[in-house]
Formats: sequence, structure tokens, C-alpha cells
Amino acid sequence: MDFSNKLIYWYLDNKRDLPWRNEVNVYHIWLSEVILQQTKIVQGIDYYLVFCKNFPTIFDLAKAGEDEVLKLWQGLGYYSRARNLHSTAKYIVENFNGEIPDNYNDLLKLKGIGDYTASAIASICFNEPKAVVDGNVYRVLSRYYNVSTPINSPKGIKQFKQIAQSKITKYDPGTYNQAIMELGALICKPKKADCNICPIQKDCKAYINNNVYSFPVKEKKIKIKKRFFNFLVIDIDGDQTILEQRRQNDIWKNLYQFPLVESENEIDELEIVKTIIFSNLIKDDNYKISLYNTKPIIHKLTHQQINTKFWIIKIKGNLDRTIKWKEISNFAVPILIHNFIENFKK
DNA sequence: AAAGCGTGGGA
DNA sequence: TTCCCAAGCTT
Repeated sequence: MDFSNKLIYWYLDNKRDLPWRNEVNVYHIWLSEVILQQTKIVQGIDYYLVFCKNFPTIFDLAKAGEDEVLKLWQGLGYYSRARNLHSTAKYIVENFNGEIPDNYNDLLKLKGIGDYTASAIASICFNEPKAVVDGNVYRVLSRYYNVSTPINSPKGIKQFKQIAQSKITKYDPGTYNQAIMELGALICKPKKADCNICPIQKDCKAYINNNVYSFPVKEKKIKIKKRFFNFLVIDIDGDQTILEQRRQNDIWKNLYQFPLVESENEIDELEIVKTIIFSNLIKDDNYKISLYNTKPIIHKLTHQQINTKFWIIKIKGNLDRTIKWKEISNFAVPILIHNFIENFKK
């Protein structure tokens, strides 16, 4: 039996029982694929169920507001996925009468759907033989075929797509795609690979050469940018506060936060009250400011390290654009803000 | 085409 | 602690 069929047989015996594997519904498959981009199944599975429950059809998703979609996405990260998912749902309802395109080429044109997702949907839902190449596939193929081209180089991306495409079965390509990914997730793992029970161990070059962990090859290290965030947590009589929406093309776009003073370095109270942002917010001297967390909270992202201070500013009287503290959970906020709010309540 | 975009878990 | 990784996409 060849590579592909071994994978398929292994998969049929060993696949996990996951909610989106129970039936083929294009909308559900699309939803699951977007949620799982750069995301582990354990992390995404509850979000998938919540989205299915709140938006049973693409029409329900299209009808929703972006704030509502982002709120349900809160905590999952990479929020452009949610914005694109929602935008594409509206687009499909408006232009295609709610019918999701049934082929790779048309799927690829949609916002938030790239080569991987278009291939996954086309193969699983429409039996189109387009090979998926995700992190699992890179790992399995690079080990099995001893390919050391960096997987994050243009050359590597092209090469692995070509290898994967040459292996896909015309019969049930969706099952083949899921099989190779499942093998990568369950057996051919980054660390602690279970080569002893691997169905394709016998012909795996890396196993034979005893250098499984030399693959896949990745080049370039990312450098981490340090940023300093000072959130101004206005507290009006313990009843109201202020949130603003992040509009810039930056992390957490369209999510909400407390008014923010970003600085080049760590700053103190004296510098905070001198800022324009502070004085635009607080018009008189009738306030009391204090630092909530004595040590900056370090929030780590893939490319950034955010040193965060929460400044509590107690005032009396009125301010514009306030919200009630008890309504704050209606807003989609970064997990950093969410954690603060949960802690601050106590 | 390189860089930016989250969060959490495991080694 | 630090680093790596996770069903990638966009600009």
C-alpha cells in the first residue's frame, strides 16, 4: 500500500471524534477551518460550538453586528479572522444568496480564505483534489521525504504544496487531507513523536536516519518589540468607566480598551497626568490617581511584549461617553483587559 | 515578500 | 525561564 492509502486507513481507525466531523455542512467546515487557523483544537472547540449555537446559518452570522462577532471571538486571538469571517458571510449572503462557493478558485477569492482553507473546504465538502499544507503537513512531509527546504521560505512553500498535491487521492481527497493532518497532530508530533506506532514508519527517511527532530527546517527568528501601555481606568463613583475602540491597524483592531497612553519607556504618575490624553479626559483637579499593579504586567504576543500598567483614576461628577461597569462584559476586549477586569472586580 | 497579527500549553 | 508550536492570512 502506498503512502496516501496507509494514511487514510490509519485515519479511519484512529481519527478523533470532533464536532465538525459529524456531517458535511460547508458553513460548519468553513467555520471550523477559520477557527482552527494557528489554533489548537482544544482551544478552538468551544468557540466552534458557541458560533454554531449563536449563528446556526450563514444568514445568522451575516445579520449580526461586528461587535457581537468579536465578543464571541474574545480570547481566541488573531481577531482579523473574526472580522473577515463576518465580512465574508455578509458578502456571500448579499451576492450569492447565501451559497458558499463550491470550488477552490472561487473560495480563494474570499477574505480570510487562503490556500489552506480553500483547499480544505473544496476537498472536504466538494471532493476537489486540492492538497492542504498546514503545520502538520510540513512536518510529516519534510520528515518522510527528507526535505530540508525552509518551510517559511517562498521556495519551501511552493515545494511542499507540490509534494502534497502529488500525494492527494482523487478518491476522497478530503479524507486524505484530514488523514495527513491528523497523523501530524497525533503521531508525527513536533516533540515526542510516536514513531513506534506510526503507520508510515518503514519508509520515513527521517526515522531511518534517526533525525526526526531535525525536521521541519524553519529559517529566520522573529524579533520581539517591547511596548509600554498605560491604561487609564476611569472610575466614576464606582459606577461608570470609559472604554474606547482600537481603530488603528494594530493588535486587537476593533476591540475595546480603557483609554490608552502608550509610551517609549516605563513612565510614572507625573508623566501620565501631563499627557494630552489624560488632560482631555480629566478636566479638573478633582481626581485621585493610583497605580493598580505595582509591577508591570507583561503580556506576551508572538511579535510583541507589552509592559502594562493600569492606572486607577477615581473621579466624581460627569464625563462624556461613559459606560456602566456592570455593562462592561458586553464589550469585546483583549484578554489582557479581560483579566484585569476580572481581578479588579474582587 | 517580509512582517504583523493572539493566546495558551508543553518541554 | 524561555522557546516553540498551533487545521494561516493579509498587506
